[in-house]
Formats: sequence, structure tokens, C-alpha cells
Amino acid sequence: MNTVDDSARRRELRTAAARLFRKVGYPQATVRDIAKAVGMQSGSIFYYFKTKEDILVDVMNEGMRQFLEAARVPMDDAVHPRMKLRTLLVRHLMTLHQRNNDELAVVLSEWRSLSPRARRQIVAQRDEVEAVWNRVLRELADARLISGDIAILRLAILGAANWSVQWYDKKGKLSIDELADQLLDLFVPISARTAS
Amino acid sequence: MNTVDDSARRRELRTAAARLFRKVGYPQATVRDIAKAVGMQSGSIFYYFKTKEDILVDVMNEGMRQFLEAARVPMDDAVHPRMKLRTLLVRHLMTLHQRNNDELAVVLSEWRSLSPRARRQIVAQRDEVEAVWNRVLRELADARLISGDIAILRLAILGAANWSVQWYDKKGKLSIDELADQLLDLFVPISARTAS
Amino acid sequence: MNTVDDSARRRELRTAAARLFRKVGYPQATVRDIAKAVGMQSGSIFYYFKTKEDILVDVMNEGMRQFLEAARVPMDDAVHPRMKLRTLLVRHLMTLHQRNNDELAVVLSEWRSLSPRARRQIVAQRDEVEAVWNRVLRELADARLISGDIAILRLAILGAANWSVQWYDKKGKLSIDELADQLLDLFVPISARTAS
Amino acid sequence: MNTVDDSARRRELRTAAARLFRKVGYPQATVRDIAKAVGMQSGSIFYYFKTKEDILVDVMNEGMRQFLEAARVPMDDAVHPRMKLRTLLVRHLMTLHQRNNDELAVVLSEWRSLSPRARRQIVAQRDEVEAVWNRVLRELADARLISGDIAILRLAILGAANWSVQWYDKKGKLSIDELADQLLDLFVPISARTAS
DNA sequence: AATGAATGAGGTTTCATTCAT
DNA sequence: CATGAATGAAACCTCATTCAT
Repeated sequence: MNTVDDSARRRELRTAAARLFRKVGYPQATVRDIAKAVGMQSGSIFYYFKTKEDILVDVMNEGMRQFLEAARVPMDDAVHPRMKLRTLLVRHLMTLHQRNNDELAVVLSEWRSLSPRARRQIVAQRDEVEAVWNRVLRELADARLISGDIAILRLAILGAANWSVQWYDKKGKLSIDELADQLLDLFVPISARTAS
Repeated sequence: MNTVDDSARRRELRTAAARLFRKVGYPQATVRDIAKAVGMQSGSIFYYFKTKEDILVDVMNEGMRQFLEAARVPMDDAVHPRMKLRTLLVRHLMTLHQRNNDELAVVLSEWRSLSPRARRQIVAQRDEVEAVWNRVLRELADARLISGDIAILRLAILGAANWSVQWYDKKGKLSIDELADQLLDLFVPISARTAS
Repeated sequence: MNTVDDSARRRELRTAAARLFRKVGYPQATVRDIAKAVGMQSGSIFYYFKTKEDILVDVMNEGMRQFLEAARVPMDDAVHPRMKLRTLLVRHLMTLHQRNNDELAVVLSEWRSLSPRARRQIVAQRDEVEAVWNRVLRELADARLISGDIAILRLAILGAANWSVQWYDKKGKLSIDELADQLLDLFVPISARTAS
Repeated sequence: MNTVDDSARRRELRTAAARLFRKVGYPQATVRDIAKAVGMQSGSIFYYFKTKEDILVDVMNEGMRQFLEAARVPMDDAVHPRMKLRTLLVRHLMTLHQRNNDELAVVLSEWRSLSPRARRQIVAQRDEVEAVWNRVLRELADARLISGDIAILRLAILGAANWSVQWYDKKGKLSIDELADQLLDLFVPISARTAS
């Protein structure tokens, strides 16, 4: 990460862009808006990013990096598979609802604005995250704790979790741990809850 | 519904617009694209719609109308509340995954593109749908079949259901009934399933 | 040539563009300038041309078409080869110095501004013109009226002729016929002038 | 020629600029391109040149200086006028086709990019060159070796010679001496070649 | 002597919209 | 009903230029 690739100013721009992209959407957020948000002229943006889409790619890469970081937790083999899934879920939801985490919301909503080339790059990272979830779900299936297609189950769990970005309010009554447990109960039925 | 308000041509335009809005997003779908999809020139669109946003409003109104239609099912008071919720859920998911039902996908993804004025109008309809769900959830709460904040529960259920628009494939193994039951089990725990 | 490909307005734009390209050069001629020259707004240009480069391509195609027209004169086999060359030269110079023939000047000076793709297309037309000249020069060589490399000779003749665009004034003393004869004498020496 | 006016670095910049101006044209050559060619940042250029146009003026001055140097050869009055013209022509062509002599090509092609003020300065130098040619052509006319308007003849000779910049390849078969002789024969007809 | 950061004017292009026909 | 032509505001982006360091 040299000065241009991840300078403080570039980070500042990425953050401001993420907030705007989340708020009004990537296509409606103008380069001028982003520049104004950090007190720049619009032309100056292009000292840091080659194109507007590059800003989006940078935002989404950062978002994906955080998702990956949440998924890449070292887990003791001895831990019960259901507990492993719970850990993944809690870390995923925590990452999602941290303060000002606009990058993650953008990852979930703006993939349509990516060029095919950039999309491939982001999808590759998403696949990495899903591979981690698949591994844990495979363990649960091997232990007969879940049944059915693992892929669909993964989509359902991550989908339900990700949708919370649209309504979950971390100042509300429901804690992230509680939300995680509720979702867990849905997909890994209670009767399976033995040694957690 | 006079000739101008809902002529065959106008419906044709709305359908084409919905498909485009879903595929590339409202801001990226140009009036020219929509016109070309029905074999028109872009200028002709404005004989049917005053502005581009009016097309979006029309699409979303139609989407909301369908959601409302799904929610407004006459239900015998004698029916078990859990069964009532199941009926709502099945009808909601059916509506969502019918063929070419792009209006609904647009309702879920493009509310950011509405002006405040139009948004208020759409939100009013959404509130109507939610009121129906709230009534049924209230019955479930009164019968001690669920606990917690009804609003949050409603958001969670509808959220999980709506997210399926991003992954559910009606040609796949999972039937809509099965999906409904899985979701139902999540939010109205199995132990509560007594007299359904 | 349908309405959009060669409408009066499109021709008008091409003519105005050619004049500007010749006067200030393609890169310095702005789309706004061209539009203003025909009393339009800059945005309107793009109803007729997809890009600014397309205007240049259109201008150069028209220029090349005229060069080709000048070269494609039916010639009786019995005519003396030197006379054939003179005909080519006169027609070429006439075409070059007709009134307002800015397209031709642009062909000669703006090839650097073409993208590789467009350049290939223009070069193909130029090759057609050169083929005609080569044929006549071949006849002269076969009749021992000239010696040396035909390609270099062609370049020298056309070069000297084309350079005249930078200085020849048709209102001056030198007529185009006289200019043609002077050039002819240079490359097909006088001693060879027998039956012309 | 103090340190700022003709330092090694400044010469390096001029050379790099000349190459770029020739290759892509002055308007398309960016200051960044020029800077990169000598391993500088674009801002640093302005330590050596006040404006981008000043670079062009410097390049063209250098080009003109070389043309003048070619023209300013001391010539014995006793030499035959036709031989004097040949000397001018050979030196002119040699100067034109020396290795990396991009300044000269730029002189011939980029005069349109000069401001009126700068143009006047360059034109003044060009006039000096032309004066030398005129003097020799006058001698030829006085000796009845040529006829017609001297100015037009000069334009034709220099034009044909200068056009060679677009096609002459010094690695090809035609030597510069041969080219000079061919051109000479054109404008000072063979029959006049008596005492050379 | 040189740089890195930033400017701001201006370029090409897009696109919703208008309107005479 | 529908079109073809045109608009004009605003978008993204470029680039010569400045200036503190």
C-alpha cells in the first residue's frame, strides 16, 4: 500500500463515497458530490481514482475484505459444528452493523453497477467467503444436524442475515447475539441443539 | 382506468420498463431503452407518461397492488392464527415468484429513486400491507405463540421472504410451500405448533 | 444513404466540421464550435454522429471519395500513357483546389487523429487511389518513358501535388493545367514527350 | 545560452517533446507524457518552460535554426548557379532526414498550434531561409536557366522536398543525392544542364 | 531542482424532455 | 398516436498550470 494506493486522502474519499453510494445509490451519486464531501474540486478526485467506477470497486473491495475477515476466524476442530456456525453468524452480523460500515451495504446493493470485469473480481472474493460457510455447513450435514441442499441453505442464512441491513437498528432491543440465535434456530432446528 | 391511464400500450410500456428497471436498475435504464423494447421512439413515451419517474411510480404501484392483493385474503376467524400467517406467507411468496413479476422486484430495490412525494405514496401502500401482517401477528402474540416486538418480527419474516427474490429459483428442488414452512418454523417456533 | 446517414443536416455538419478541422485542426476544433457553426447546441450533434471521431471519419471518407472519383476516369487504351498521367494529375489537382474543398485538406493532414480502426478504413481507400496511379505508371515504365521504382515515383508525384494545398492560390497566375504540366515534366522528362 | 535557457535538462525535454509532437501531434501530446519521457513529474516541466506552448516554440526554433544552418553555406560566386541550388537542396534534405530530427518534422506540421505572436517569430526565420533560396533562384533566372515566378518555383521545390518527410526512408534504395538530383531535374530542366 | 497534491476551466457525451408535424 | 429533430443541463473526465515544500 503505497501513498497513492492507500493514502489517508484516498481512504477519506472512499469513506465519503461509500456513505453517498449507500444513501443515494452509485449512479445518482455524482463525482462532484463525493468531492464536495471531502472539500475538493471534482477534478481532483481523478488524481486518486482513474474513474468513478474505480471508486466503487475500491469501496466494494474494502467491504468484501471485511466480510472475509469476519469469515476467516481460526476455529478449533473440537468445537461443536453448530457453535462454529454461530460464530460465523455473529461475526458476520457484527461486521455488518458496525458504525459507518457503509462499504458493506454498498457491496450488497450496488453489484449491478459494476462492469463485467470488475464484477468478476468481486464475485471471486464473495466465493471465498461462501467457501468458508460451505465448509461449516458440510460439517453440520455430516453430523446429520441439517438436511437438504447446502447451497440453498447458505443462501437462505446469508440472505436473511444480509437483509437485516435494511431494518436492524443496533440501538434497538434486539441484540446481535439474539438475532444470531434466532436465525440459527431457524436453519439448524432446536432439537439438534445438544452440546452447544 | 380510462384509456390513457391504463391502455394496453401503457401496460406494455410498464411491463417493459419493469423488466429493464429490474435488470439494470432504474437510473441506468434510459427512456430510449424502454421505448426500443416496445418498438417506439423515445419521444412517444411522453404521450403515455409525463416523466420517467412517473413510469417508475406506475411500476411500483402495480407491484404494491399485487402485494396488497396477496395480503387481502378473507380469513375465517376460526382458523388457527399460525395457519393464517402461513397463508399470508405462501401468498406473498407466490406473488413474488410468479413469471415476469418484475414489478415486485422493482418495488423492493428501487425505492431510493423515488422523489419524497412519490415515496410517501408508495410507503402508504406498504403500510397497508404491513397492517394486515401486524393484525395476524397480534393474534399470534395474544395466543402466546410468539414473543417479542411484533414490528421486528414482521421485518424479519418479510425480510427473509423478500431476500429470496435474489436467489430463489422456482424450477429448483425447494417448493414455495416448503420455503414458507421453513420460514414459518423459524419465527413461530415448532414447540408452538400444536393445533395447526 | 437513408435520412440519418446522409441527410441535408448531416452534410451541413460535415461541411462545417471540415472547414473547422482544416482551419484549426481536429483536436482544437471543439464540438461546441462545430455546433455553433450550424446554429445548433453541442448536444444536438450527437443526434447525427455517435462520436466526434465519427465526424472526422465522415469528413475523410467524403474526401477520399472525391479523390477516388478523380482517379476513376475511364481511359481509352489507345491514349498515350503520358497523357493518361496528365489526366490523372489534372483531375487530382482540380479536385484538390475546388472551392471549399476542405474535406480533401483534412484527409491530407488529420490522419494522425484517427483511431487505428478508422485509419485502416481510410488507408484502404487510399490504396485504391494509389492502385490507379500505379497502373498508369506501370504503362509508362513498360514504354520506357520512366525508370526507377514506381512506388517512389508515385509518392513523389502525389507528394508534390498534395503539398500544393499549402500554397496554391487558384486566383494566382499559375493555372492548374500549367501546374500539372510542370510536375509532369519533372517526373516524365521532356525528351520522352513524343506524341502527346 | 545560460543554464536556464539551454541546460542539458532543457535540451532533453525539448528532444523528448519533439519526438512526441511528431508522433501524436502537439495538441494530443500531454505535458504528463513529455515529463514521463524524461522521468519527471509533470509539475517539474514548468521549472524549465513557462507554458506548454513555450516548449513548442523552443522545438520549432531549434528546427528553424537547423534549416537556417543548412541554408547559410558560404558559396563561391564562381560556382555555377545550378550547382548552388543543388547544394542547398542536398543540405536541406540531409538536415531533414538526419536521425531523430523530429524538430524539423514539427516545424513543418505544427505551425497551426502556434499563437499569432509566436507564429510571427517563426515565420520571420522561415523568411530568412526563403531569402537565401530566392537569391540563388534569382541567379538562375538571370542566367535564363529557369523561367516563371521565382516564389512559386521556390514553393514547389521546397514543397516537394519537405513532403518527403512523409515517405522518405533513408535506409531505402534512393540516396539523398539521387533524390536531390531528381528534384533538381524537375525544376531546372535537363537541357539547361551545361557547365555544371 | 523537483515533487505531489490540487485546481478549475473546458472537453465530449448522455439523456430526459419538448414540440411541430 | 407517434415521430424525428433538437434542446440544454449536467455528467464524467482531462489537462495545463500552480504552489508549498
